[in-house]
Amino acid sequence: MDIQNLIDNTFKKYGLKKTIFRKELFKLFYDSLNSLSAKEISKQFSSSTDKASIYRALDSFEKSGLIHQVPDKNNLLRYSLCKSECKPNNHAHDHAHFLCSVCEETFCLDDFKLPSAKSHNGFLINHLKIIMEGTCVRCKSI
Amino acid sequence: MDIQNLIDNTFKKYGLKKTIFRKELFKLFYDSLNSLSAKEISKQFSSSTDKASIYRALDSFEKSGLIHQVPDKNNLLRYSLCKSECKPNNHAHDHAHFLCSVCEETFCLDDFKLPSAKSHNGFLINHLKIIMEGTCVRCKSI
DNA sequence: TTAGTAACGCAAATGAGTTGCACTTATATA
DNA sequence: TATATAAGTGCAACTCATTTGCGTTACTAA
Ligand SMILES: [Mn+2]
Ligand SMILES: [Mn+2]
Ligand SMILES: [Zn+2]
Ligand SMILES: [Zn+2]
Repeated sequence: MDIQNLIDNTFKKYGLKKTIFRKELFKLFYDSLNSLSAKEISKQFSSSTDKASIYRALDSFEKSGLIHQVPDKNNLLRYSLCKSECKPNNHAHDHAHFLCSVCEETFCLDDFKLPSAKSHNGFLINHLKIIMEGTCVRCKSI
Repeated sequence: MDIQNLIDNTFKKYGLKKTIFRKELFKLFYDSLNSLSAKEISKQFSSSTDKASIYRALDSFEKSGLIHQVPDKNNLLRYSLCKSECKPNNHAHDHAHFLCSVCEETFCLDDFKLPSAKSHNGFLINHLKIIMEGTCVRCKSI
């Protein structure tokens, strides 16, 4: 599915209007190898673009299954594009996330297998997250 | 090592003064099965205890290896007592954390084994965290 | 006992994220 | 193509966790 179809299909499906800002925002994620925070997004738009609009757009994108929250060094809200297996209101992520301590970026490691335990010592596990910290490929080879 | 020795040794080692508040705060963690946030701590003390003091105490306790940060549902700062394997400025945690979606508390699962991968697809892994979400033992049996 | 400094209390600041509201614009359909 | 509806926008004000500055207090070590 190419970017235009993805926007058309999903935006229509969820009653999201294809505004200039939201289309640009989606492209930002689409073209970005790593994740984005509200502040980083803000820098990519003119100063008249309000942070409230950014936060609201991120929120609806997430609910629509276009982007998913990823961990951030400083506990900020941070998002990455979802792969096709993600359904709206039902993100089907089973990948680990990697925080690079050099460039401070967050990467989705789409093929890192998560443990599949369903319970442990009486604790019932619904969902499991793995967050790794270290040096990313790019920074390693610099 | 009992609580008095632990306080004496560690506080002395790091030039931490044994003030009434800090001794009480440490006991709070010592007696607590689960984790504590600044707000929860605040409720346990008289209103004259300032939140700045709480945050500063938590910070030095963490630096001294007495407590460690644990994940929180709402991205708040939240801490748990460290077990003896923890060194100051060098927390040696190798356990998973569990967030109960019923009681919203965070638990340390000290014996949940973490994957030991040192690298993945060229990413060098220094440290790995596992955060699980579900229903805790206590809430399950209610 | 006393000097030195960690810790304290209070108040003000910071900064991410949220909310209310009036205005604008995309979309659907007549 | 005109119009109605509802989603999205911009702005300002707000919330709330955490931080910081500063003058005072109280441990600790000598
Ligand atoms: Mn991801
Ligand atoms: Mn723990
Ligand atoms: Zn990097
Ligand atoms: Zn529970």
